[in-house]
Amino acid sequence: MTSGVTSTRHGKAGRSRRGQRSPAATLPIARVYVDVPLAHLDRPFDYLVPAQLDDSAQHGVRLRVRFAGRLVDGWLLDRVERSDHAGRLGWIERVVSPEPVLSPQVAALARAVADRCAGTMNDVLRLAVPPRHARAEAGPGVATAATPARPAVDGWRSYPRGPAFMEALHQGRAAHACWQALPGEDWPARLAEAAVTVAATGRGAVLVVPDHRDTARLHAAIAALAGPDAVVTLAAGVGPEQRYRQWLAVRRGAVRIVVGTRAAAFAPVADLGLMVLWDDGDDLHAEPRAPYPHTRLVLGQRAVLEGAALLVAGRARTAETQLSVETGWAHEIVAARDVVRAAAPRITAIGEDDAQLARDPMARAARLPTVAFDAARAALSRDRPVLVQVPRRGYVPALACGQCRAPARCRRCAGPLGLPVAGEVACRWCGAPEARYSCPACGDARLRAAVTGARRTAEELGRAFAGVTLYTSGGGSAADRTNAGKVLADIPPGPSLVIATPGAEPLAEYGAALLLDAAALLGRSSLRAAEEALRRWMAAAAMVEPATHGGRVVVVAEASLRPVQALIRWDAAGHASAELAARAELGFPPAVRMAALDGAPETLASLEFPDRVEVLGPVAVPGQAEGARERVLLRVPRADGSALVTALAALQAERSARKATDFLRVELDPQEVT
DNA sequence: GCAATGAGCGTC
DNA sequence: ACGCTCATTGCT
Repeated sequence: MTSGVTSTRHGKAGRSRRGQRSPAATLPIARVYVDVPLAHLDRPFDYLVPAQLDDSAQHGVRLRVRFAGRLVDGWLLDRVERSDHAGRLGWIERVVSPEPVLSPQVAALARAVADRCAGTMNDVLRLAVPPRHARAEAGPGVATAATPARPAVDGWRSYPRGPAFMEALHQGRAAHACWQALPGEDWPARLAEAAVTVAATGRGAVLVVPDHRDTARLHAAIAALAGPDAVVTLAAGVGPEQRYRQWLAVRRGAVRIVVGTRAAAFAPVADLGLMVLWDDGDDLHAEPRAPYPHTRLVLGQRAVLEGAALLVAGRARTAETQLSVETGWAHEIVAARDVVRAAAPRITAIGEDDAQLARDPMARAARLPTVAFDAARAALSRDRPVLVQVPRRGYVPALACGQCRAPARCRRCAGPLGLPVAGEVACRWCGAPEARYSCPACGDARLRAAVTGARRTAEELGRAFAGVTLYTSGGGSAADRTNAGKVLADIPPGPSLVIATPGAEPLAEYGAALLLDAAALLGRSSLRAAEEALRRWMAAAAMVEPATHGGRVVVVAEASLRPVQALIRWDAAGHASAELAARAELGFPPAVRMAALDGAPETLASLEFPDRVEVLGPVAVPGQAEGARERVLLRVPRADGSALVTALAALQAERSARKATDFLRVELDPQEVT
C-alpha cells in the first residue's frame, strides 16, 4: 500500500525511506523505561536508536516507542553498545524533546523509592517530574547560578553541635543531623544560613516544608541572605507552565537552592550538597498518591544515593527521626537545658476536671481555669496578642478508661479500641471485639470517648474579653487544609485574641497561648496522637515570648500525661525517645515495619503471606460503604522489612501479570494504621 | 490432513 | 494495537 509515499528527511521515525532504518553508529541500544502501569513490566526495555535520532536520543529525554504494538511514552535511561535481549528489538519512534528531564540521580532515586514502597518507578516518576510544557521549554536558556558568599552562621551557636554541622556543610561532608529549634527561633533564617553555606561551596540544596506559608517564609529568608535569584520555590499553586519553567531552571542549573513542598524532594538539583526536611511530623509530608512515599523516606534515600547532607528539623521530633538518632545515622543538634529555659515561655498545665475553675464570673462564663484567664489578661495588659488554640473538627475520638483515661487497647494486638458502626467496642486494627474491657492501669471497666467543647469555650472567651479585637484563623476539618481563605498569615501588633486551629496560627509574638485542644488531640485513636499533640503545642508555644518577658502558656490537660510533661520541660528529644520505646513495647512502627493492604474482603482473603508476617485484621475501612472495603495490617520486625516489601512487590507483579482487576491498595509504613 | 480463521497473550 | 501462538473450524 501507499508505496508511492516516501517520508521526508525529518519523518517521524527518522527513516530515510519507508521501512528502512539504520542504527546509530555508536551506542545503538537505548535502555528505555516505558510508561505502562503494569507492575510486572516495571523494568527497562531495550530499543534500537535510529541513526537520525542519534543526537537527540540522550540520557534522560522523554521519547515515544512502540510497546506491544501501541505507541507509549518512555524515558531514555541509558545508551549501551549491545543488548541482552534475545528477540528482535523495536525502534525508538520519536524523541519528544531534547530536554534531559530525568537525570541519572533522579532515576536512581525513583527506583530506590519505588523499591522501598513496593511500587513502580512509573508512579514515582509521576511524582518526581512535572508534566512537560513546550512553551516553557522554549524559554530562556542556561544562566549558571551565581555563587553566593559564605554567610555568617552565628545563630547556630545556641546549639552546641550547630557550628560543627555548619562547618561540615562548608567542607562538603555528608552529615546527617536532626535539629530541634528553640522556642522563638527564627528557623527560616537558620535554614537559610545552612542552605547558603552549601551554595557558597558551589553545590545545591533542597529544603522541603509542609505548606505554602512555610515556603514563602523560607524563600524570603534565603533571598534576604543570598539574593532573589539564588532561590526558587517549587510548589503546586502556580500554573503548569510557570511550574515547569521553574523546575527547568533548576534542572538547567540556573538556580542552586530549591524550596518547596513534598514534590520538591525530587528536584533535579545538580551536585546536591544538602537536603532539609522541616517539621517532619506534619502529615502533609506523606504523599497521598501511589506508592505513598513519605518525604522523610525520599530525602533519606537521596542522602545515601547522592552523598548529600540531611537535616531533619523541627521544634518537635518524631519517633521515626528518633530512631535515626538512636541507630547513629543522624546526630542531634539541640540546645542546652538552660538555653531552652531562657527561651521558653512559662508553661502551666491545668486538668480539665480540676476544681480550680475560676471564681471570676467572666472566666467562669468562659469555662476557663483561673490561670488561663489570668495569663490572657496579663498578656493583653502588656499590649500583646493572645493565641487560643482550639481543635479542628473531624478528629475521631478513641476510647479511654473512664476512670484514669489511659487509652483503651486491644488485648490481642494492642491496637486502639473504638466504636465502629454497630456500636460494639472493637479493635480498630485487628477487629477483635472487646466485650468486657477492664483497664490494665486502674482496673476500671468503664470506657469514655474524648469530648470536644473547647471551640465554644473560645467563643465565650471572646465574650469575656469584650472590646478586645478578635481574630479567627483556620476552622477546617482535620482532613481539610485547603481552606486557605480563612487562615490568617499574620495579625497587626497590639492586644487581640487570636482563635486558631492547629497549623493555622497567624505569625506574631504572642504574650500568652491557651491550648484548649488537648482533649481532642490526645483523644484521637491515632498511633501518633501524643507526638502530634506535642508538635502542635510546641508550634503554638514557640510563638510566645520568653517567660522572662512575661510569656505564658496554659495547656488544659493533665500535667501527668507524657506529652504534657514534655511540653512543660520543652523536651522534644525526651518525648521522642519515650515514644519510640513505647512503640517498641507495643509493636508499633517505626519499631516494627508495617504494611496496610486495602481491598474487598474476598481479595484480602485470597492473599497469602510469608510465615514470618503477622497479619492483623481485616477491619472495615472507615468512610467506605460497609463491607465494601477492608484493611489488613502486616507486621514484621524491622530486619524483615525488605523481605516484606519484596513479597508485596512480587504480589503486585503477579496480580498485574494475570490482569487482576479487583482493587488492592498497598501502602508501606503508613502514617496512620487505623 | 491441512489451510483458514480467531481468540489470547506478551509486550525489547 | 501489533504479531506471535495455539485452538477450532471447515474443506478436500
